[in-house]
Amino acid sequence: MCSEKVLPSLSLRSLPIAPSAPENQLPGVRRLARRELPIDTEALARYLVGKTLVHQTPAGLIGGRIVETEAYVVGDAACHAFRGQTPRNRSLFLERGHAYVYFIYGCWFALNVVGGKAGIGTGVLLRALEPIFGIDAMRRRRPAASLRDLTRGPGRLATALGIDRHHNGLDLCGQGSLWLGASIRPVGTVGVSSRIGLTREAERLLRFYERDNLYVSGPKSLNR
DNA sequence: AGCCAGATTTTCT
DNA sequence: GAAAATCTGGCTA
Repeated sequence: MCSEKVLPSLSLRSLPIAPSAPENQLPGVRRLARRELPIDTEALARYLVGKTLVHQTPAGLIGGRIVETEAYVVGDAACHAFRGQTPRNRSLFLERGHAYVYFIYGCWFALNVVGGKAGIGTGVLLRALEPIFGIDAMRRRRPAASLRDLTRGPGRLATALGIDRHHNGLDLCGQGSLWLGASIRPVGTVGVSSRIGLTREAERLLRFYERDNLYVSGPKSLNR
């Protein structure tokens, strides 16, 4: 079922950050600067595990710890940029730290952090969060989901945070309403596996996750 | 707990 | 016209 159709009134948009934004009430969450992001996309995917994703919405601050990512790299047939630039994937060719949001399976949005230098076309899919901020607001967007399933999977993550095509191309390292934050707690062991849901280049080990974290998606066999 | 079918629409061939 | 970086509910391989 498409949550867009079920809950059209809950499709909230971003708002600009006010000077007294609630992020000031979260001293542990510092915005990441672009220079902190590894230029290599595989390194970026590993680096982002344990970092924070935050979205300031009219319903409040929503976000959590990134616990699962996948890298889509240069020369990778599974990467949306593999066959060159098109209207759909053009934001993948921005400088690293921007958002690439795409619509998939007729139902869902998925959020990527663009990797590499401008013009290259690589990214990191954010596959799962550990919910930390705004859990009530997430539940309102996904009323049928258990806490564990609120943000476990790329489509669920985007829905729970209110991310859609309006966020495509935004700078996640700027002063906007959607941003990457530093770790709020040390990251555990980072596991590596093949990526999920692919037909092409399915064997490459480009998925990264925090081991033993309850909020990681995928079959048990991939999460050892 | 695990597997399967159906939903739904954009995008490119 | 087919495939797609998925999710949900229902059924039991």
